[in-house]
Amino acid sequence: MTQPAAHRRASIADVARAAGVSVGTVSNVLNRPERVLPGTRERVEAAIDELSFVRNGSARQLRAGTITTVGAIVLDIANPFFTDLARGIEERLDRDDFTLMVASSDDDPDREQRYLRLFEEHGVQGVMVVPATDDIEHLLAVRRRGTGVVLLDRPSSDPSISSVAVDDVRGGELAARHLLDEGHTRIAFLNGPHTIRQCADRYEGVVKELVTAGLDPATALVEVTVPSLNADGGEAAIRGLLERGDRPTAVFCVNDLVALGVLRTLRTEDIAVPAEVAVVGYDDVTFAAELSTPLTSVRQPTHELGARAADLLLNGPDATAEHVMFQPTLVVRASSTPTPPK
Amino acid sequence: MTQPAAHRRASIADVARAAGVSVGTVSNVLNRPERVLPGTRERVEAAIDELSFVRNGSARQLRAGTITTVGAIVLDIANPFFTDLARGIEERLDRDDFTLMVASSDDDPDREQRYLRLFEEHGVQGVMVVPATDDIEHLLAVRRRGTGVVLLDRPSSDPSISSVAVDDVRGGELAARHLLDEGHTRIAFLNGPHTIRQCADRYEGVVKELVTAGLDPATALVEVTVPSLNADGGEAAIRGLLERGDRPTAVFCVNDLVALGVLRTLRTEDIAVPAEVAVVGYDDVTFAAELSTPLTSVRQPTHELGARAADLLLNGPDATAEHVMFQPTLVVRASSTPTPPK
DNA sequence: GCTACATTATGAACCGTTTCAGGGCGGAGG
DNA sequence: CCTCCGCCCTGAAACGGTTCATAATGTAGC
Repeated sequence: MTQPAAHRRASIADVARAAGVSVGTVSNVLNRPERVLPGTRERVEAAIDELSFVRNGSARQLRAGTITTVGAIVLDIANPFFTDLARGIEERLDRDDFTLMVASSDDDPDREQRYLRLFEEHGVQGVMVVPATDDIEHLLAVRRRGTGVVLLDRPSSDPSISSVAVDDVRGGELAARHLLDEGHTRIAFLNGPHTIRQCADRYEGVVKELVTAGLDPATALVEVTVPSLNADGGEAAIRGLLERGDRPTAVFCVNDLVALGVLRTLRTEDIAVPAEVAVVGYDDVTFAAELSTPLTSVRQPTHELGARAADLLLNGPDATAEHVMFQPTLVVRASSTPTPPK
Repeated sequence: MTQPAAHRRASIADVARAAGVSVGTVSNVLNRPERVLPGTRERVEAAIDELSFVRNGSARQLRAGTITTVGAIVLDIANPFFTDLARGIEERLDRDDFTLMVASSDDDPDREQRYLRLFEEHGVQGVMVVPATDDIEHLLAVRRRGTGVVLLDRPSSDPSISSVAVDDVRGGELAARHLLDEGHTRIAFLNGPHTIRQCADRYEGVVKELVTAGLDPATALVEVTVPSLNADGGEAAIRGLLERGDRPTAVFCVNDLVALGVLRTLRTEDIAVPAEVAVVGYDDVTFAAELSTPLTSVRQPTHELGARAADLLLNGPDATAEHVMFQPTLVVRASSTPTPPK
């Protein structure tokens, strides 16, 4: 076994030497085998095996310029909504033999930047981002430099950047409308920071609907910012609310994970749902219907969202930007009404 | 604005020209700013902004040889177990300023290979893999070529590859033991393909425990292979079982997503859980305790699993391989016993 | 004024591919 | 026998950074 020194990977030149051919020929075996005489090809292939040669992707890409990879940056990879989204993206990408790399920004603009840079420096075809802040200047910059950008789950405020979103104002309205219909006049909204557009929009929808119903948001609505957009965050928020003694009769949660934490806590505290407190979630994740109290939730076409985003990205950077907006629907279950539809 | 042609990104040479310095100086500004006179540095930085220059990661890496990124390949990114794992990895990685890229193999060995190659070609520091097959020859090859490899959620059959796993045989035993204790003598196991080691191990554990109890696995156990390891797969499998008319009194599911599908179906079919059919899941995902029938499940220390794996990988490729084995525990809830512990 | 040394900037070599103009050679056609 | 053509292969340029030996300049010490 004439392995090259353990610390250095074999290069195309090593292979060429071992096979007694030129580097150009090795490259041809790798990329256009039909142009190489079968005998030569076999010698080269033998050398490749012998040296366990692996192409250096960096060099390859440096020369070629581009790769068939796209990146996605989501807020929280542990949230089923975002992973469903990723699945939608992957499936579309597969059709064109593209690969997807997923990273999680954790609502942190710095992390978002870091991953964005990483993706851009490595020359991905494009990147899909659920932005952690309202400011998308940095994304515009990436776009200007020639990397495709699609905003995920968030309408674009800039015409040059494509976006695929669900109408979050409408989602807020649907939830609020439903709770008002059920007779609630004091609603808590366990929301994320307004720097996240989706949170701001849903809030806007809720307020809008309250006003339409003739209520004063200042008294009818209590907004609580959850420390983290997951079950533990939901638990912390609802506990804070209960301790303050001003228990609302309805809680609207910015996502189903938060709602899960709320349901868990209410059960521990022996507070009946929906009799004492009604709960509405957002995203309608897989398990929403199967919870101890089936959860009313705003459903988004998650899969289509991802697929459509991938579609736009693959259309190439020269295609005119498109802004796709899906509509959410409300799925009513037992957590918000004593008489759930069957 | 003297932008370079729209189709070509600015290179270090462009920046050098614009700033009236040499390429070496630009590189120094980028990497060792303290060695450059402030005045010069500012000129270079101005040129960088002006041309909106972004380093070419491929070129950088080609020269440097390595990057602070690690890859992870899991079976299903939509499964909370794997995303929790990813979170554990990320947190550990963050401490050393490494970044993580996640890809989903979908139980498909070809996809696993593809992503593995992608990661290797791009010179990641290492890669953590939940292998889709029992054969890990291809991983050994990667390891030999100098890229770190850690087996995730799966004990290593090779001493040279580190692994971090949970004792799946024991997990199977725990579940079976519990069901036997509850008086069941006819158990269905909705399992994944045995090519996935975890599935084979859990099966082994179940069989072992049945034998210990003096039962004949051939009659006491019905193994059903689910078409996909998620809720829909669980639904399909349980429906097949019900249609065949030989309803078992207990169902053990290879993961909680499958169990979710089973619970959903049983509820639709008005079959009482656990009275008519007991259900046990695996992974103890966040929502397991909050389901309409709280789910008994085998719990794994998911987070630690990921963190420990990252740990091993960061120890460098020269560290001797370690094989970490965690123990699972059984969390008993209402889905498997008429008298759940409170 | 001269040497010694520190500070800063230079430019060429190098990393490992892909690509492409061109060379050698054998066979077909005249 | 000569020319032309195709086929296979070669070798060098190019991609865009980093690094390093070296040059240029300024400063201190004697």
